[in-house]
Amino acid sequence: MDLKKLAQTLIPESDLLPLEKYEEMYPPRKLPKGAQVTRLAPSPTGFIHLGNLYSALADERIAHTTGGIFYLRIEDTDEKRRVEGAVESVIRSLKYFNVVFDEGAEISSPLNNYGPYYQRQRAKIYRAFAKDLIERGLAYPCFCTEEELGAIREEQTAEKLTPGYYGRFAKCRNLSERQIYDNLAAGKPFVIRLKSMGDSAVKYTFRDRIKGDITVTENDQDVVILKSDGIPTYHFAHAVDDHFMRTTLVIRGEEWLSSLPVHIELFKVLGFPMPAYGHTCSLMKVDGGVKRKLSKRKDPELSLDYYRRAGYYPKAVIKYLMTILNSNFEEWERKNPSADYTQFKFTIEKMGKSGALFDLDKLNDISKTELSLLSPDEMFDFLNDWVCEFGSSADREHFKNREYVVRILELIMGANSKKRRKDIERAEQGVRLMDYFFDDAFAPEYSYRFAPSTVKAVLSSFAQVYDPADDNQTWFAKLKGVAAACGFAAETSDYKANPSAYIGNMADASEILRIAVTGMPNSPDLCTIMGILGKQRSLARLAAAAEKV
RNA sequence: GGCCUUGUGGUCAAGCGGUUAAGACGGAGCCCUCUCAAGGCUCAAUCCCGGGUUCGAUUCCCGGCAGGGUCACCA
Repeated sequence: MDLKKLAQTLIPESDLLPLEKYEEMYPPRKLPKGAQVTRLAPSPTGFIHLGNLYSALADERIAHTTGGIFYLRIEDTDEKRRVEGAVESVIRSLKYFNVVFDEGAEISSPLNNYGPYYQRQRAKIYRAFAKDLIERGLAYPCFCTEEELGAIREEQTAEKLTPGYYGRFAKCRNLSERQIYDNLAAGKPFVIRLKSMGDSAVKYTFRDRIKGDITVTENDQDVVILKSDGIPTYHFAHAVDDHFMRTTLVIRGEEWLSSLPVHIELFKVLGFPMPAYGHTCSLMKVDGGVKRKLSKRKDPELSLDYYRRAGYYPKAVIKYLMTILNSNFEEWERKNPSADYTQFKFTIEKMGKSGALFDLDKLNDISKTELSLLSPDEMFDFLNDWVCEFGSSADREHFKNREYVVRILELIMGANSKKRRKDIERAEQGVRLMDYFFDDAFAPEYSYRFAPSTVKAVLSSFAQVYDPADDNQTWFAKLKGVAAACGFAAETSDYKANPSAYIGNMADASEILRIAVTGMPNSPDLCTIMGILGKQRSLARLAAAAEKV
């Protein structure tokens, strides 16, 4: 068979470059020793979730701690999946979490010498290499229809054989020259398949940088490398791109492990050296009592936008991810409390081998701690950003008074006391925590544990003695006086010694006042709250509460 | 189902032939305290099962079992 002619018929373009040209166009990168080139290669659906951030962070950390490059390549070979604005959305989402690219699609950088970074724009490169494989007898056209493929599959299932296009099932592999040209003349659509030389009985060990030594079986599948629209499949594009973009370390999900043999064979027939691989375990979640991997379709609540909307502090999300990515991160952090996470020596070898369950409690804890470290002014900026994007118009109105909000934050965060409070977990919840400081958002549902007459007595008596100029101790002493007059024990020891002699202790008396002022049984320091509200509004709330008892 | 892979408290996990089997989150309790938050202290809770190898296995080997992944002209 005249393979040269066949290749020319199948891939007739005249503007394909000679193969060596591509080596010249995309020379090996000049990087310091040990530098790793990693990449994120999403399909442009625009939807990225925590699991994507997780592996993107690993890529980014490894590239940037080794002095390498982290780039973005868009795998848009499947037209059906394309979503408008997806690429920008990916970049924006990741940037919010401080994961930034050095190079790639829609990234303006002088480093963009290995593009184009959209696979559809690289069609000629793939086709040039596919053509070469056909000429060398390592690839061939296949005219099988979906139905024929289905029939093969059924037969294989019935005989309990490995499904797929291989060996005696690879009908088109042995088509005569005549049959091929007849099919072509008849206008039958075709794909290009790899003519696999592998033997599925052969097994060997492959070193994965995360999983360690794994057993792989030689590929014997005649996989499709060029689809009927002339665009490559993932497998073929992966080999060509990661070679010419000079990727040194491919970090990808473990769902790719099973197609690794295909990739190994592809690199071999193309004559490309293989990059190192690290297959990450997926983030899991429990769903209906079953553990399963995070999915785009089923878990919209794990979308990165969800976390932005809920107002999670980006650094907290990153730190949480760091703790599961490299479990020694937390320990390192405790030893270096003032160091930034970027100073941590991230190592791929430390990455876990089994999938971690997503732990919201842990994220919340880290988030609270991170947030408690901010100054009230920084906290204001963080909350304000959230309010501007996701808050109500009332929230935005409240946040126009920066000075007032910062005073509230000083209290809520405990900025002026020796111990920081950790009340704010994320922006959305933090903003709601401050509602009672604004009259238009203050909608209390009073619920007291004491008789109306007692409540009224405490409230009105305290209103008479309240002076905003009092310091905390004086304020509390006055409350004690009022409480004692109403039948409460002014001293806890007295109450404990003889509980039946009193209607309650100071905690109970304070609660009456607290509910009246904040609408809630729990709050930070009441004296300060009243100070922030001011005398007039404080007294108005006491009066309103006494009224409604 | 075949193939690959994983299996230490509820969760994330150190440890990798001899340990009182770290730590963190969560849970329980105590202290502090005007409540809450924070903080301090204490407690409960783990080596999937069965065989080997060995003086000795959580650690090594084999077999089960359980979980996960994958078997497309999707990535």
